[in-house]
Amino acid sequence: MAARPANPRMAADIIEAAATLVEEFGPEGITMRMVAERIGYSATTIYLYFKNKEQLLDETVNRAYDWFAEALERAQTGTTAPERIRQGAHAYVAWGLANPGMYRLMFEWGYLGDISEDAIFARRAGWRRTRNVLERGVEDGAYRPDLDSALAADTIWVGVHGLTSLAISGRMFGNPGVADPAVVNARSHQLADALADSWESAWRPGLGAS
Amino acid sequence: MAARPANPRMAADIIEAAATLVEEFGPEGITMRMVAERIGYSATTIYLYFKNKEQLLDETVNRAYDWFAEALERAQTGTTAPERIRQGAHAYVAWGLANPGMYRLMFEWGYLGDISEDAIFARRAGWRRTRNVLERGVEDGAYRPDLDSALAADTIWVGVHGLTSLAISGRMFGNPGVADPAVVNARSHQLADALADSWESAWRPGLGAS
DNA sequence: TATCTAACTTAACAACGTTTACTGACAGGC
DNA sequence: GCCTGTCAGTAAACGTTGTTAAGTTAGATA
Repeated sequence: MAARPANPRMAADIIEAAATLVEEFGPEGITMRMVAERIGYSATTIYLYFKNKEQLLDETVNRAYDWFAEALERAQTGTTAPERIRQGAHAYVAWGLANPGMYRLMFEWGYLGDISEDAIFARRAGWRRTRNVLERGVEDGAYRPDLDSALAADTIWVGVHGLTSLAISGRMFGNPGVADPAVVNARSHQLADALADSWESAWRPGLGAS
Repeated sequence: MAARPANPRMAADIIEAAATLVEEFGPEGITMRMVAERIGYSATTIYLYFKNKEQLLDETVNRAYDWFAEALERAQTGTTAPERIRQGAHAYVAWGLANPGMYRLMFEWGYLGDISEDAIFARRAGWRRTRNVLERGVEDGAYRPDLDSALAADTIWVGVHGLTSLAISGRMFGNPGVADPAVVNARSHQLADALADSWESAWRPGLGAS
């Protein structure tokens, strides 16, 4: 019935369909047949472009990491380190709340497959940026000179991930399920500020170590 | 082949089997047939005691919440509020790292089903205890008098959950997969202390609001 | 002894990820 | 202008999943 490169961007289209469906039905709701139907092919066709479902989702996640990193970069327009840290934290949570299905696939979905070293490196781009911002903050005197930038970057990541993860899961606001998005958003914003406050207090210069 | 209450504790046994298998194979690895085989019955028997897989896992999670709450309670032996907060944070992370499969099922597995109000209340026992400790800390002068205990309890939860979640996922230590448990443990401990430090700095009295 | 019922199983369903075997349509060589 | 190979895609099937429907069997009751 078919022949010759009907669509040279086939792999990209499959990934795009997968990304859309992950967002619509969550990581647990996506099936190969659904992805196939969305691009107008049969399920077996996907296997011509991807080894299996795991690899398809891995590559979908890789692309999502790029979007995510771009969103974080765009948000950090401030001139001081504490300003940029705050902007990054807010942008992180905002992206997660806007893309909960993809966020869960990226950060909570089982253990990692055999992804490449390059992919690992790419996925840590945000962390490296955070660390750089922190080091510039130390140089500028905004943070304590003895601040461990790797530990601090991990602390920030832990905080924003915890907030995003709990907000998405709907477990944080007293009631199960996803509460009113406006409430979730307001509370998440408040919490992100509380986290930023506590970091700044702990890392302010002149207070002595730890 | 069988007849009359062969086992009056059937439901409890099924839950126990499910809990063991969740820990061994993770939330995504457990199947009804596996649970059935473990208790020596056929898969359909489970449906005599539970409506479906979701309800079985819900009740399994309910029991796990009790264990979890007990572990947190046992750990908080200190006399001052900051001490108890620190102990609670460490116990939280330690429990998650010791029971990663169950932890993921409890806090990251899809959205919540239609669990009862009682179950919701029970699942928030740890949060309430944290809030009480914080309020006692305010009364004792260990924390700022204007500390918002609900916000602070959420902040703590967000921190320890983020740490536990990322540590379990194996995404935090540069390499994918679950790294050397000793490394994960040491880094998690260090991070838990960093979190506690930042909270205490931000909530110390006499520094002015936020 | 006959009947009822609780407790459990076997067989089957649709849907899942995945594999195998197939079907066309085009390209190049003769 | 035809043969042949290969590429792109599909249909059918496999084993496994959660779940349901239809038995089956052992003990209690009449």
